[in-house]
Amino acid sequence: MSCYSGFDDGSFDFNESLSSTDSGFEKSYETTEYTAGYKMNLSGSDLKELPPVMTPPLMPEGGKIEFTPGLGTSTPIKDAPGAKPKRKYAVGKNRVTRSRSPSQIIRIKRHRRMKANDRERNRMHTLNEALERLRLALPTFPEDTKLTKIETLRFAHNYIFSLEQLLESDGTVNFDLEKLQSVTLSGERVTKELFNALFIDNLSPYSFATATPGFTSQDFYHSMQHYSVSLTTPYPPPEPPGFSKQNYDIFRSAFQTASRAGHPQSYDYLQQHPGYPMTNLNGPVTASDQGGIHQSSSFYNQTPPWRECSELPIVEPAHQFCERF
DNA sequence: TAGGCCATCTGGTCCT
DNA sequence: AGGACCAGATGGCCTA
Repeated sequence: MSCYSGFDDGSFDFNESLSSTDSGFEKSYETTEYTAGYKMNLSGSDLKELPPVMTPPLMPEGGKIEFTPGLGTSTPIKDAPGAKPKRKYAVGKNRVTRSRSPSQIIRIKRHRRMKANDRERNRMHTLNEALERLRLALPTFPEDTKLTKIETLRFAHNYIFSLEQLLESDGTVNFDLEKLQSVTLSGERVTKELFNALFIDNLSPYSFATATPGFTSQDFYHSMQHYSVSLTTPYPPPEPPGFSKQNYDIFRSAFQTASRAGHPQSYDYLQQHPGYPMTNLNGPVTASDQGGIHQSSSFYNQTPPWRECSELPIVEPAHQFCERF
């Protein structure tokens, strides 16, 4: 990793050498409050009342900078006590343009790059802090599970959507947060239809699969991996921590739908032999198997794509689907 | 050891 | 000119 501090010998005085508009006053995360206050309601002599701020190096040599809000800043204080008096620059006709040596130009560019890096770092810290607040506001199963960034955003969406549906419901909803998380981690975007299939249709064997026709055998495989359940586990499987038989049933029905689409003979066999290990039928899917199935399946991507169920083809209602079997 | 996740750096673009 | 935002590149850490 590149590190500017390794190049800067500190011999260059930017206050002297940079243009008057380049104050060298860098806004960092640690100084956000400072600068925010400056912008909002502080001016002139008010700034002098602000407490002194520590000034650690922009980037420790060969290592990451610790994100410790409130502990200090990489920003030199403008008009700090004991600072050199400002140089007065000539303006207009009296202004004499100085030519800068190549080494000065390099140093100026390096300084600007350092400032830009600092701002970018702080920007990302702010973004991550907001994401962390969102993460803390969401329930997880088990409780100490830490969702990734993308999972946090997806689960937040599904969670909010589900709460809206709960508010609109007449009290017949069998809401299950664990199940919602399971579905989210498999890459599903919860829609009204899926919400109904999951929590209102009382777990009709095919309701989930019908509401999520894009949920493939590969996705099932991935979802099962999420819960460390062997795909060769006899049906019904034992209940490992974090994975209920209820969820197994949900995913199995989805698998059956996928099998029906891509492997009709396997599907028929599975119908006749409900305890048969599914991987013996399907296994890892080859390219030739993928006709009509997601090309960007989560089987090939650790993080499944965020599927918009509304974009999937409309299928027959669950009860009609069930009647055919 | 490969792959996922993450933080950081970097240069480009747009806006003020 | 400088800051905000963005996306690509890179390297570290962790886990299966």
